Amino acid sequence: MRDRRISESTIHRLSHYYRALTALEREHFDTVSSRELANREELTPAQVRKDLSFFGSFGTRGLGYPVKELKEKIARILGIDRVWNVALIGVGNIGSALVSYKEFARQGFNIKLLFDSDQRKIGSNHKGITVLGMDDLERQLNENKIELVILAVPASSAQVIVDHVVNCGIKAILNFAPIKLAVPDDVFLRTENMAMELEYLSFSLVNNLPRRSDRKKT
Amino acid sequence: MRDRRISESTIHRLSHYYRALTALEREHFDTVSSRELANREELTPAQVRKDLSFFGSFGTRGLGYPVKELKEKIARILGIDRVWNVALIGVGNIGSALVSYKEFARQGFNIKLLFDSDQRKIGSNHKGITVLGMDDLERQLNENKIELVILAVPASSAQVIVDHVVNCGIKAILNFAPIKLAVPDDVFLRTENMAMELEYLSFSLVNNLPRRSDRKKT
DNA sequence: CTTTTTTTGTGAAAGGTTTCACAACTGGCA
DNA sequence: TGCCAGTTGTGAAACCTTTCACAAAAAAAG
Repeated sequence: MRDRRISESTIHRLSHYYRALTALEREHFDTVSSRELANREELTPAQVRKDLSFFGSFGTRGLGYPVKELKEKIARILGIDRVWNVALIGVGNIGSALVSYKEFARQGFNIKLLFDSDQRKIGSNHKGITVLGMDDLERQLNENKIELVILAVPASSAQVIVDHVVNCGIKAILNFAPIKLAVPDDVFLRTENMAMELEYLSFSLVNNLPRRSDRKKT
Repeated sequence: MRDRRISESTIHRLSHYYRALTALEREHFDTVSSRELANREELTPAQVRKDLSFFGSFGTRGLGYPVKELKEKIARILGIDRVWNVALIGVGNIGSALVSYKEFARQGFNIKLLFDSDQRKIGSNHKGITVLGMDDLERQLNENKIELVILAVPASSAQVIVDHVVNCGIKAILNFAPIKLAVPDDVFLRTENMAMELEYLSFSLVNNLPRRSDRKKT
């Protein structure tokens, strides 16, 4: 209806609402007010209402929002009302931790394939998935209809590998290598830099910032 | 540093500048212009100059910024010109990956202590550090002058543990449990939620968001 | 059925961040 | 020396996000 752009912060807050709604559902709430939702995620009621109103008005005045429907609606908006086929490249320390990260599976991210360039790792098993070699990459990504790639390789090889991945037509990549990767304009890339979060805390301690933030922007 | 508030985004960009400057130093650049710095991190020259001007003016008109000095200055601002004593609680999948994460050590985050509540893990060795039991927590954090805690425990036990940590006087916590933790106002808390990043990618794919600003004319 | 209470949805105001545009300064060169 | 090219530093403008405040709607109470 409108072509107002939805901000990154709004999308991240949807993830928070989804989490809160999951808890509310477990606690057998039928409806929830913007105030309650805001309290649970440390936001303001006005913000909750503004965010949700971007996608239509599914609350009831005087009552609040229906927990189950709202949760489903947000799942649909976020695209997690379905299963995504994910490949994970790099079965080192971080890579093998991510294979076992239950939160991914819980939200429909199904890690189907594992890759590594290390001959000693190829053929080994992680959570029932056999690690494949990088020469199989292109064919396997296509055959298994992979839509999303998680990159957990060393910074030094990340760009080369991401080029391959992009070549296979993958349009979404979550990168854990602490490096700025170049990808075409039509590929979605997010880089998770854990050292940067520690740097933020370090800055906060040193400068004794008068506030605390548990939320991220960019 | 007057009482102008520095935004979270600015601080994160400082981390990016730091990374770019590290590369520039390796490439033997003496000076760098805001334009070059901006290109390397996909920002605008104006933004680079605005960010840096928050902390004083250390560029030279007509020349640019001195690479080495600027890098040192940013390190000082971020508080990474020193070593931080870090404790890591939870030596499961993510925890053990983080112990070996070289980027932490490289930026002065020294993981000194490991904790776990699992009897089978207590006493075991990770990268030369012996895993301690949780009953030792309070004493050990104090004795080892720990300033920063990384939490990599299951969501179900995270709040109880964070309460202990806060009790020990720790003022900065990096949390990997996918849950909203309550801490006093004077404690800095950051929560790293990897599933949320995948959700953002999922949203982008489903809604085919226009990403990446097309910059720039001239 | 009428009144009171609750809570949404949303324009408008406030607040914050990024970009623009240009004066001011520097180094190099003739 | 004077001039040109390059680049910073920074108010002002443009843009974006959050908060405010209240009418409208629905439920609950009497």
